[in-house]
Amino acid sequence: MKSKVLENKRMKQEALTNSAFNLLIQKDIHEITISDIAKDAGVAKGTFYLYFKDKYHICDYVVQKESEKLFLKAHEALVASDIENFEDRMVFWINQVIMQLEENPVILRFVQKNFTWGLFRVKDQQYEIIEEYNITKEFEIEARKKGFRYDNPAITLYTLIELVASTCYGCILFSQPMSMDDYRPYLFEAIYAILRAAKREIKE
Amino acid sequence: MKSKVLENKRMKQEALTNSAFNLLIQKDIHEITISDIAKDAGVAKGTFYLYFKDKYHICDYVVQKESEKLFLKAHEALVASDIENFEDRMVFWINQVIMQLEENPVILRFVQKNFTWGLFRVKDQQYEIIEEYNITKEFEIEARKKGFRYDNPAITLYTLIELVASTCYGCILFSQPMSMDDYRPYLFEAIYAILRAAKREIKE
Amino acid sequence: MKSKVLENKRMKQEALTNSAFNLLIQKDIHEITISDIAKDAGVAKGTFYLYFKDKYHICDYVVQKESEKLFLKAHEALVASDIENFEDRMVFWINQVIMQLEENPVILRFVQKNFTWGLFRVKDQQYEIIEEYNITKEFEIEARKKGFRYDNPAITLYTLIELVASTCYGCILFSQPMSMDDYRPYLFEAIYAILRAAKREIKE
Amino acid sequence: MKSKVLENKRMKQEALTNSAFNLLIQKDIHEITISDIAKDAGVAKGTFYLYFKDKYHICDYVVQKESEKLFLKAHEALVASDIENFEDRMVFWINQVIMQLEENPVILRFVQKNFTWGLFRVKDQQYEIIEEYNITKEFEIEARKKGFRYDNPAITLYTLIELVASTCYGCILFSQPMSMDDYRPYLFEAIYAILRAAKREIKE
DNA sequence: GATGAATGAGACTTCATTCAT
DNA sequence: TATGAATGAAGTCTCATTCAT
Repeated sequence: MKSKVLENKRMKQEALTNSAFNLLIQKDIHEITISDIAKDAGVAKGTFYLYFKDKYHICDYVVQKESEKLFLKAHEALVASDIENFEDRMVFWINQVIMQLEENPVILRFVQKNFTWGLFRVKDQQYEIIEEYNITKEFEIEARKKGFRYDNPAITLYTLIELVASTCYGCILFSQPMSMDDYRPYLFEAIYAILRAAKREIKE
Repeated sequence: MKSKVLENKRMKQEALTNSAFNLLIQKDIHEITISDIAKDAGVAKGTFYLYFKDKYHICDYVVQKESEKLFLKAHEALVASDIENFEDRMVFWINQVIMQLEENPVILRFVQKNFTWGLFRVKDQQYEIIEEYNITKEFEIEARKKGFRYDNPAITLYTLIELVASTCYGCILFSQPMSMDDYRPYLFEAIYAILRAAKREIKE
Repeated sequence: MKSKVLENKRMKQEALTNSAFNLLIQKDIHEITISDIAKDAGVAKGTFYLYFKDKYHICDYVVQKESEKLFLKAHEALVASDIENFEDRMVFWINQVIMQLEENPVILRFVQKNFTWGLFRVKDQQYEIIEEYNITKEFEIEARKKGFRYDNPAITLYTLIELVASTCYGCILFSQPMSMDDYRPYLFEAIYAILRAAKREIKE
Repeated sequence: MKSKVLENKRMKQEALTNSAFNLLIQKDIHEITISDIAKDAGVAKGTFYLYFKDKYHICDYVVQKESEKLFLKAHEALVASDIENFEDRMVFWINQVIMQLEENPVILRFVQKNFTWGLFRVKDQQYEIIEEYNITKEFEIEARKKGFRYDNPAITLYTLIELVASTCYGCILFSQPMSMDDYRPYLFEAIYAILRAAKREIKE
């Protein structure tokens, strides 16, 4: 039957992806060989090429998947929460992200600059926010209720994510220039400030 | 005479450093070989090893030097300016950094996460701001004059730099998710917001 | 079928081994490169590393194999002979070894100090004579028949082999300080003397 | 004055020789670089070439010198001793050599096959015993006194030296196949046997 | 589809030797 | 004479990629 073959293929691919993830957690992509990945996945070297063009291909794939997973979890936590105030919701959401990074700091090691990739999606050569866990919708809704609007919420979100990812990298991974716990209050203060600054009164 | 030899040595080292810089501008360190650097510098491969342990060594050196140069230039521009308001001064300074990065976007390629290294210096296993072009002093002075103080200016500076470096990376290098010109107003708005949020009234 | 692949692998390994042997015959291991061996074997450089860790590995392998071959041949000749007297048997056996070395003096070049390795085998960090062509058994049997015993025959054998190998090296390879033919009578005289001295009467 | 310059040259050469010796004690010649030798001797690399053609040149020189020293010492000890019996004298002398090798086993590491070079000297493409510490003279004298003669004493000496050097190499350096202390009685027994076998009655 | 042996380009590195000072 | 910076040939070894089975 066909489905058995397809299932087998899917499993091979997943095994390769998992192996790539595990290895990326331990070392830089340039220290990882295709041999390593294949061996860890329990398949032959040649098999790798049936699924991925090269190691950069599989790594991009892994990064994308892991970031998405992370943002999805944060989104779910937000949905489950009953925080009312929008700015608090946003900070709660960001904190979910930070907490996941703290728990699993290894993601930071290879997500690096590409962190926002998990939140945005390339379409027509332009980034576009992934709808499923789009927090920017809340900007609009929240704003409207209170007689405000947010000026370009996607950009504000981008600003926040870059700030968080960038500072987490040093604070969580290396405690440099300070630990995440030490830095968190300052980070949150900055986030609140950015959010407030993006608010515009609706002129009528 | 000895000086001729020494002069020659200095020139070789400089040639190597320049070549490394030029190559790092064009491609990732992992695509650069020591052969490339040596050839570009017009010296024999073996000569490279008289000056640097390996390519990571020379790259660290280059990154450190270039970042310092960049911050120094920004500092000099600030000194030469006659902007009065502190927040405007800070934004002017940051803009100087951004402009240099725009002019020479290649720095971003290899400075990456280590950008702040040019501004901070490791001492006793702790980062410490380099005095020569320390803008945080201004926080204190400005604040005092106006009956304010800034809560931990070094941390605020860190926040700002990370935000700038992180967003510039995508906007300048890849125009992703938008061009620097498009993003700049939003960035500055965020910067002003962060600065203002860090202000504290002095209680008497 | 698998066997074709395996057969091919065996052939590659043999080709490498033969090439290493042929080259070791001509020059010192330090003048031989892995490139040389691979080229001579008609395989790619990388293939070498599929079979051997480095050139010392393949050389050890060759030395071990060649010494074993040599002693095996000597043993077979002894078995085929009908010499009665034990001391004559021993000398016959040694002469077989010498004759092989004369025919193929190149073995001496790289067997050097490690000649006895072909006769002894490391077990539990101790040398132990290889059973298949163990001539020391004859010491015991011969002795018993005549009312004698040999004091520690393995050590006597060791003494003899070292003497033979050591002197053959100069006499055969360089005719220094004299040719093997000139030296042989003296060598045999010494061998007989050593054998006789190791004899002990069994006290009753 | 000239002598000062000459003295200086001699010192440089000696420094180089000593360094080569010290290094050869620690590692194989192929692991030693001319840089190592020059640095250890406290001279510039280029200076090395003013005194020796290459590292093999200096090593041959060192080996020759050290072996000669060793045999000279053994000879002096023999002269100072009052042992009467010739065979005992010979064994005493050999033991002197062994003892020196035990004390300074490193000599064995690089003397290897070339040990007898210290005892013999090439002349007209033939080895010839070095007169100064020629123990073979004693063969003749001793023999004559007792109504014997030794059949070609130089060859017997050669046999003995090769046997000793060869077995010491394994026993002293690696305690393989046994320690020198364990082996010594067997070695001496063999030596006595060889000596006795070389004795010939003078027929009249 | 899956395999893994084979490839060989090319990276890194060392070091004997030269030569300007 | 003495130096040591510079050289570059030559060696070791890795690894992405191919391809016969």
